[in-house]
Amino acid sequence: MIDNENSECERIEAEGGDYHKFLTLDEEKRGRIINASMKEFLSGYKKASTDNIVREAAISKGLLFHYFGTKEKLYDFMVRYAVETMRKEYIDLINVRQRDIFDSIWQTSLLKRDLCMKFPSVFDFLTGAYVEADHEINAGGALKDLQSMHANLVAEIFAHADLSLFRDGIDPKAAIKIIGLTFAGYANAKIAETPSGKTGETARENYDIYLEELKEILDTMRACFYKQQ
Amino acid sequence: MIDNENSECERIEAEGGDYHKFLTLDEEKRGRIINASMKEFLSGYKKASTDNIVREAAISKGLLFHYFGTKEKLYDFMVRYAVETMRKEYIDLINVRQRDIFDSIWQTSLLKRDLCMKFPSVFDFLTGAYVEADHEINAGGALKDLQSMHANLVAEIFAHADLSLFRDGIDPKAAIKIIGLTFAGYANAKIAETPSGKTGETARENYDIYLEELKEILDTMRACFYKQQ
Amino acid sequence: MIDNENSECERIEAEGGDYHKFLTLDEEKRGRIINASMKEFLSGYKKASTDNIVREAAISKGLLFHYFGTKEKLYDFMVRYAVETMRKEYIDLINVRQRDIFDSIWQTSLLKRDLCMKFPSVFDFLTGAYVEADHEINAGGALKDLQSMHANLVAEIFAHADLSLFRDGIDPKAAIKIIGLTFAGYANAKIAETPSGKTGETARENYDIYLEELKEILDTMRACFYKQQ
Amino acid sequence: MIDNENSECERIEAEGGDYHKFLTLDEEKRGRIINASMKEFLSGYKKASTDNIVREAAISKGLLFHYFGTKEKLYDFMVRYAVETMRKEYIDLINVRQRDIFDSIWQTSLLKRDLCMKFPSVFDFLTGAYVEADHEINAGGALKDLQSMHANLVAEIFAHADLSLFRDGIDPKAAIKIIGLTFAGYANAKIAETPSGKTGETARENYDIYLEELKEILDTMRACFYKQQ
DNA sequence: GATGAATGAGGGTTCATTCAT
DNA sequence: AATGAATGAACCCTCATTCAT
Repeated sequence: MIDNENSECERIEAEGGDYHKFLTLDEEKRGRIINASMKEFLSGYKKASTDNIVREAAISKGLLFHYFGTKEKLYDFMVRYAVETMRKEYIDLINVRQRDIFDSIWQTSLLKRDLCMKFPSVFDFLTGAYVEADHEINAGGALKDLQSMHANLVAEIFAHADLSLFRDGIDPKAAIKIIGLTFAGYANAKIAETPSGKTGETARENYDIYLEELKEILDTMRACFYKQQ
Repeated sequence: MIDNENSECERIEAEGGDYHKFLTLDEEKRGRIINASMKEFLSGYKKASTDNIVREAAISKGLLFHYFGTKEKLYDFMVRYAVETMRKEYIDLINVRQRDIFDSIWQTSLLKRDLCMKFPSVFDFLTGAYVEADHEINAGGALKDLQSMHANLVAEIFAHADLSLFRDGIDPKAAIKIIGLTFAGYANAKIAETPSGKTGETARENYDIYLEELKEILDTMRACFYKQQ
Repeated sequence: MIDNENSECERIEAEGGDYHKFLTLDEEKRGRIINASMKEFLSGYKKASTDNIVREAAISKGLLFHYFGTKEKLYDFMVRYAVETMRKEYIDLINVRQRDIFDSIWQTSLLKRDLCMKFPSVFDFLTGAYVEADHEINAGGALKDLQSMHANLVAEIFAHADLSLFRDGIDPKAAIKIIGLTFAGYANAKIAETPSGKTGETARENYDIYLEELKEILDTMRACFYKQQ
Repeated sequence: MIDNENSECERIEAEGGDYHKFLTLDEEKRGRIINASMKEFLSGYKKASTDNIVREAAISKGLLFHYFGTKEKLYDFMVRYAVETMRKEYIDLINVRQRDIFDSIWQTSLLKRDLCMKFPSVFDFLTGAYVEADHEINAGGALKDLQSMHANLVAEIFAHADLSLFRDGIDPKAAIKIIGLTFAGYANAKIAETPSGKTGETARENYDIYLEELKEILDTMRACFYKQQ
């Protein structure tokens, strides 16, 4: 992991934008700018004000544009950065080789909780980016990359699933589809009802309540779809 | 149903805003303003321009503000109007007294298709309103009302469901929860992948493909959750 | 001359820009905006500040852009306006049917003096527009129109000239070319040495000194090129 | 001519600016900065960007301001430098002791062609400096110096002219004035119609066409003003 | 000397909102 | 009721200039 940071730069730069100046900045200031930008963009691309960002990050207006050129490129960078964080801190950590897909779901949920605790704004920001109404803004392929990474992940988990666990008389492929939809629905419901921005202990508690609820659902589904032992 | 129109006014006015002037407008002009506003707000609250709205509706700038006071109240009205349309054209038409919840789901899907065909922008607009990043804008409780109407609807459907149809060894309440999540997830997935704005025959065909897919899922679930006949 | 004003609108609008809103403005405010703009653009397109223009014209920033859309279109309008003024107040007034081209030159010089006295900024502004370094700005063909109007004028004057006045042994066509160049050079020299912005009596005096000098040159040239009577 | 370079420094420094640091720079880098600046200032003082200059010259932003202090002083230096080049490469080379002023004009035209071929940007830059709309910028007296050098030159040429060549009945002083104006007008017309920036063979050809045209005019004028041989 | 990150006033432009008519 | 000219604060962005290294 020596070149951890460098490899991140490469990935973020890969597809076009030139964020070199910014990426070689000292970490503290870079962090301030990233946090300020993510926070401001939570309210939508159009409504976000670069004035607010520079005020929050305590830098001059000119500097922000020295690094990013335009508001749009700043947003583009933030999306790439968030996607890259998701990959390193979530996607890459998942063990896809488990026989019980409910175990897989449980594990990913724990990792997702850890991610949200560690980088709360990253997750909220990406959620916002997905629904960003200003479609011209989503140009950069980073979001699509994340979606396909996620799709691959799901496919791999399902590929490693032990289908013999499923109850006789149930088509495992159909069942898996349903299971996928169920947890997608669950995640959406949770995102919709969660007031973002909670941090610290409160967030942790919220999350653990959610995980308890999830555990029950998983158990129920095991009962529905799996053979009785 | 003589007072159809008046009752609508009452509901829309109920919670605060004073849209009396607008609601007593002649229907043709009112329709022009509503359509223009919905269309423009599809691109997001902030990005929507009152200039575009008045141009599309062929009214003067002053008149729009004469009716609604501020852009925010205009948006608020549009949300209420769309919610009210959903209620009248969708929620109220659902027959909750069916024994098989998969039949209920099927029926609601057909009604939803009809709604989308009849008022395409209403549905797209509401979808946008849900994810509107500008949380200060969602103040009006209309969206919450719609959510609770929807929750009540689901509760009623489930209350009328014949639990004896469920397979032994499955907790029907847990199963119902899962079923709800599954179709929520399915709906979300479809919304995400549907390019809005399609109208006419194409839209109809898209919808029918979707319904066919849904039918398969329903059948699979019946196999999973219900007793073999 | 009843439709004097309307025909002006048509000409200025003809080639593209939509300046209708501005042209139907009451004359007093329109004049303020035109004067302020011309004055500010004297220092060059790039250096001119719309802030200064609106301050000088005593209107709001928004109103200027309500009328003209962009700074570039404002400049374009001013060029058209100045060209149109030149046409109406100078080109159209010249009597091209004179036998002695030195009389023609004298007459045009008198008319030019009157123009400069009446619209001092118009002339200075156009001079600046000719040399405007920012070539992308000169897009509108108005300046070219003026040049070709001027060229036509010169051609007509020369066409009506009585060539039999020229001394034997001089090619009248070559002589006419030289005469044209001489007065072009003279005009340029005068423009270069004149501090613009002078108004009132001083300007008048400057002009009359210039005319006296011109008269001498004309007499000399008559002696050079014409037969002795 | 050993102190060629030093004397140049003195002249450029004479009237105020302190360009010592820059003038003692190694020639290669100095050349890069001069060329980059001239090129950029061709588009006008205001539009020229110091960013472009340092990029083209491959030096840092700080260094440019280390040498020149402000953009305005940089421009001032460039004017002085261009004027000095004109003097050394044009004014000083002219032989004023010729009897036929048309020969003098011909000779200066040849020299001017050589200058333009050798330092194309110097000539274009000075032309631009003359018409620079931003009058505050022309403060430095260098341009005036050039003008007076030119005036002296013309005076000397005319002083050496053999007035007995002129036709009887023509006042030679008046004729000379006219001749001066004619070629001033001709030069201006040519500058206006020449698209600058042409280099190499094309420029050479353009020039030679121009010289041919000039020769004809000279012959005509000889016929007009001189005695028949 | 040499660098380029950093500054911030100023630039052109937008747009919800007001108001005289 | 109906108009649309008028407003001005806020927006994104530029760029000559400074300064710590």
